[in-house]
Amino acid sequence: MADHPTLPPQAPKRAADRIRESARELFYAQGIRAVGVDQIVTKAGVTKPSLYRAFPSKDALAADYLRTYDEGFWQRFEEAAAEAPGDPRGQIRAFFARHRSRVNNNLYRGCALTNAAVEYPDADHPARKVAEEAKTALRTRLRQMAMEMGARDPEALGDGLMLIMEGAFVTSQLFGKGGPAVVAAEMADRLIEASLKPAETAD
Amino acid sequence: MADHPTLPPQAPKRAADRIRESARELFYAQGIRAVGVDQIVTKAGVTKPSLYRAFPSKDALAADYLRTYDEGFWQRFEEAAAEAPGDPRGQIRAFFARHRSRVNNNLYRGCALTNAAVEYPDADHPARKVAEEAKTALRTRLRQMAMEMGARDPEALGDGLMLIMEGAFVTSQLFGKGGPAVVAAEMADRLIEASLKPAETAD
DNA sequence: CGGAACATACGTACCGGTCAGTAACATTGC
DNA sequence: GCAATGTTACTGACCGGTACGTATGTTCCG
Repeated sequence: MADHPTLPPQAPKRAADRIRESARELFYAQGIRAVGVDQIVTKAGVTKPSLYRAFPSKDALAADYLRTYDEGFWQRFEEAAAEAPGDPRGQIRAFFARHRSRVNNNLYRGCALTNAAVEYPDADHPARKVAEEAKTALRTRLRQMAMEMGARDPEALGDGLMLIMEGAFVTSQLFGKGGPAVVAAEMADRLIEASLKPAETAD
Repeated sequence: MADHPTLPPQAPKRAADRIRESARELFYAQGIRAVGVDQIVTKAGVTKPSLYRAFPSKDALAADYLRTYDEGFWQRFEEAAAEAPGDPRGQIRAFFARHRSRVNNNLYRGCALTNAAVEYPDADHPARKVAEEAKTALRTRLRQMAMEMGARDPEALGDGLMLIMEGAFVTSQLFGKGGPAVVAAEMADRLIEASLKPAETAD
């Protein structure tokens, strides 16, 4: 009885967290523009002033949502990478394999960051800024992995993998389970194979 | 003097056409959801009832816009294909080369069909239906081209090319000129090379 | 020829609803 | 008491969509 939990197991959840969670689900499922703030607060079981006490604007909430999404993306990315430590080629395969499972679990609606960039073409929009930064980081990472693979032209291969990846995100949301992304892992691997330095070379 | 022009050279342009044109520019530049009907009619120099006499709803106008866009896409596609008659591999290269030029000419905002599918996840939306049909047709075409190339697994290669293509569309709108799509032609060609049947094979 | 009768094509003015965002105040729980 | 939250009501702008009036022919009849 002497326990006074600083973090009670039945977390009473702050309004801000409930809002974040509702916003995440709604934004991802329907898109940011399609979701109104009233919808968010209703789903969260809070009221509008609570939203605007925690976030300065809907745009800021959207940006926050995307930052959280980006963290989740990298978590999934690293989990896949952990399947093949020190083997970037295997890590790419693992990532696409996992992506394929995600698509099968329905509710998949592509990459929230890519989607946000489509919804907000204006470069000044907070949501777009988050998306652009995240995609630049991804590009850098893929190029770095291509380098570790021993590619002849690591930047080109990294970009090629990015094309396949973004293509997998967007086509999965267009076609659902049986879309072109089912071959993403195989195609990426084939592209990698064709882009490596020859094992040994004269001169 | 005896000419009575059924099509006067100074075409007085119907309201519907002016609306279509304005809608096309605005929808493409800003996205469909972001553009209001008032904005469209103002730019077109007409009034709202004119819009609703020519189109039953904004959604229908959006669907019309996408159908027109799709026609333009196939026109560009066939133009590229005409650069390498009977050589599907060269046609793919030509398409990506032309796409690269398009991106350089600024104002590029990706594929309107893909963007619409992102904006309207609901399968029942008229705009999304157009997008899905168009993308299914594209997939079929790419698989068919892969077959003509003599791919080991034409469906897989076709889908792989589709991943690269959609990746090129969406990353070009994210990164602009210097994005990953600059290597799309090269990567596609490399993937094709790695996917062909061996020239001759025993057993 | 003159002129109703009609269709076409367009504008003025407005609808109810929803958008993001806020002000002022009451309530709850530590 | 103090911080977080809820309650209620509101704003001005914008949303997609429409009822209704008007200008300009074109047609057909006398």
